[in-house]
Amino acid sequence: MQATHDDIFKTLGDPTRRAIFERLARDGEQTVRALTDQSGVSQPAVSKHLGVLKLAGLVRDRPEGRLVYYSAEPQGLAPLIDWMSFYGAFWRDRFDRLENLLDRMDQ
Amino acid sequence: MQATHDDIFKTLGDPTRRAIFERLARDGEQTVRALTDQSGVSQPAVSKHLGVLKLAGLVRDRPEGRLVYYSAEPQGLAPLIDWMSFYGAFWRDRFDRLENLLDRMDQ
DNA sequence: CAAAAACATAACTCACCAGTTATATATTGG
DNA sequence: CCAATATATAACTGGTGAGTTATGTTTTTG
Repeated sequence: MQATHDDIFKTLGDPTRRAIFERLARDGEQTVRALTDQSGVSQPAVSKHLGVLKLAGLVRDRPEGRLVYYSAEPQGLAPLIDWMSFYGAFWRDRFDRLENLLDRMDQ
Repeated sequence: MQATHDDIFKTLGDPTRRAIFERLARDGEQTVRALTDQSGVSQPAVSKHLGVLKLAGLVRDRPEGRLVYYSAEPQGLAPLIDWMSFYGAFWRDRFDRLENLLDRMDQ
C-alpha cells in the first residue's frame, strides 16, 4: 500500500501529471472538470492521471454527488523526502563541508 | 545549461538510471565498466544512461586514458531540492531534523 | 422525467525510449 | 606492434504508456 520512491519518481516523471499534482498542492481541492479545463488534455486523460497519482498515494478523492474533488495528499511525498535526505542533502552536505575544507586549505 | 526539475524527474524516473546515480552517490567515482558489471544491462545501455544523467547535470565524467570515471555532481539535485522545498513544505521540518541529525553524527 | 453534465472505463493508436547487437575509435599491455 | 580492453555511437526493435474517441453510469437541473 505504501508507495515507494520508485513509484513517486515514475508518477511525477510525467510533466502533465506532475502539473496536476502541483496545481492541487498549490490551489487546494479541485474537481476533475476544473483540473481538465487548464490541463491541455482531455477529461479521460486527466482521470487517468488522477488514478495514477492516487495509486502513488499523492492525492485523495472526495466524491460528492456527480462531482469528485481531488486534493494533494501531504504524506504522499514522504518517500521522496526520505530518498532526498539520503542522496540529496546528506551527500551534498558532506560535499559542501569538504569544499569548505579545501577552500580553507587553499588559503 | 542549468537543468530544470522537469529534467531531473524524467531522468530519475527510470529505475536503472536512478540506480546508477545512487551507486555513484553512495560509493563515489566509478568507471563505466564497474557500473556496467552490476547494472544488469549492457555497456552501451549504461553509457546511454550516463549521457542522460550528464545532460541533466547529475553526473560529471573524468576521462583518463581509455577509462572514463563518472561521479555524482554535487549541485545536480539542487532543482529537485528547490521543488521539494515548495511542494513538500509540509515535510520540511522533518527534513531539517534529519539533516541536523546527520550533522551531529558527523562530529 | 428528459436532457445535460460529471466522471470513469474501455478500446485503440502512436510516439518515445530503454534495451539490444554491431561497430568504430582510442588506449593499454604483453 | 598486435591483441585485448574500454567506451561511445549507430541502427534497429519492442514494450510501455500517454493520448485519443466512444460509451456507460450516476447525478443534477430545468
